[in-house]
Amino acid sequence: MPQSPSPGPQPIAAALSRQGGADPDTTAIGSRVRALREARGISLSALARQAGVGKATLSGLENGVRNPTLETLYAITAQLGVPLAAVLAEPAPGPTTDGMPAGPTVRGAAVSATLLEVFEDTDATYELYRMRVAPGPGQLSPAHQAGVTEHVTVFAGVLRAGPADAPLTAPAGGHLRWTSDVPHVYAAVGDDEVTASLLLRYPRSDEQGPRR
Amino acid sequence: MPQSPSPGPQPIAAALSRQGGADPDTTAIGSRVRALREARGISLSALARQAGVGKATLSGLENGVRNPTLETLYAITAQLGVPLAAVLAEPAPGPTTDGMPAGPTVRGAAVSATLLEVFEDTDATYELYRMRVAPGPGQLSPAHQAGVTEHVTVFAGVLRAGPADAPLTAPAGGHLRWTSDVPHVYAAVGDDEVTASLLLRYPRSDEQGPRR
DNA sequence: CCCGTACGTTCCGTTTACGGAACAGCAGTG
DNA sequence: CACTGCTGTTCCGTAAACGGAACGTACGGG
Repeated sequence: MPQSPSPGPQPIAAALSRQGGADPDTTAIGSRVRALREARGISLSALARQAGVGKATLSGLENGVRNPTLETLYAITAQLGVPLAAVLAEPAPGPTTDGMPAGPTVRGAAVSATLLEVFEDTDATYELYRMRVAPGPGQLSPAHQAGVTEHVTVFAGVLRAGPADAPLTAPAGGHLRWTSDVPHVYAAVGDDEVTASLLLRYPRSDEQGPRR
Repeated sequence: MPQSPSPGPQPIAAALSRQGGADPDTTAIGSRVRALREARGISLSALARQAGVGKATLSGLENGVRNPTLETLYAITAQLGVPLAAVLAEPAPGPTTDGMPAGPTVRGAAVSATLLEVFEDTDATYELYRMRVAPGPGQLSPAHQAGVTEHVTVFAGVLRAGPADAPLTAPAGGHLRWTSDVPHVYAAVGDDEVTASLLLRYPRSDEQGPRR
């Protein structure tokens, strides 16, 4: 997952899914832009010129003292060659962990989720599944090896899934992501079956530091 | 044009997400916001109030006559419960559909395929999208760089997709895979919209030369 | 009928993000 | 030692995004 190079004390995901409070964390965005720029060895002036924005604008943006316009931010990310979402702190789901009465996840009960493997990468870096979760008590999955990330994209129904002690909820269209090194659960919320896509991502054997 | 040291070989992501010199297409963003809002049955006034923005702001945003501030856009998407990227997601790649019946420009543009990026790996080894393909003539996507593999898992409808000269067909539940180094197409078979999951798998960057 | 309430759009004064220019700091060169 | 060229920041007038209020419209009840 995209860890921000910024000193951001807490996951932006959390900040983003919170709505009461407030800011889209412009300072973190600025830091990300600056990191991207410096990673390419481009000067602020040069980037500003290439992107067609003022140096003042870019400077202010990188320092988080401005609340950039979408147009401005796009011009810069486009010039950097990254999608807009890359600097927005690709967030977790909008839907949150709270709410949702903690349903009694009966384990060992009738298997209510069907997993269909559709592809396994030759590198074994990821596996793609198509998942169906029937209404009912839900299902518990044991911990995987460290470093494994699960991505679920919900297509129909409402899915409650994630770490057993803090599951997340996503409606159709939502996306959930967690590291699966702890026991985790899947359950359909409501009476409708859930269909979803499940991507398991394994760490590469040679994976450690960021490469340059 | 004074090129910077890097001609733009970086993030492979951008290839698909969008290029061109165009703008971030505020009208499309507005349409997406409006669609999300109407899907929830919330009125413009109500959403504006809940999100703490002016009705004028939201109205202007939905109609694409304003260039929203990040803060504003965040307040709205947060209230809608979707990540920022959900409304920024650029609809399908470049060369647009052939004669898609533009329709009488009702609000909510007529797009034939909607691609929603749900996650991008920091390694840029894969990108996960949620895809919707509307019935109609379909859509052509240009070739990507060599070594890119596309996986599509169909959840609803019947999808015809693959290399432009030899597309494949998959019903709901099916899975398609091809290397996307040639132009390829997406089209819904029949009258029903197709929903699917799209996984783009990129070769590891060390397979294709220096990153700068 | 007429009022109340809701809708979305438009008007308008205020706030603020914008780019150009001017600024200070640093490195290499004649 | 200026001089040039670059870095990133700050100043400032202008353009535009902002929220609140007023507008026109549509529906339902008294």
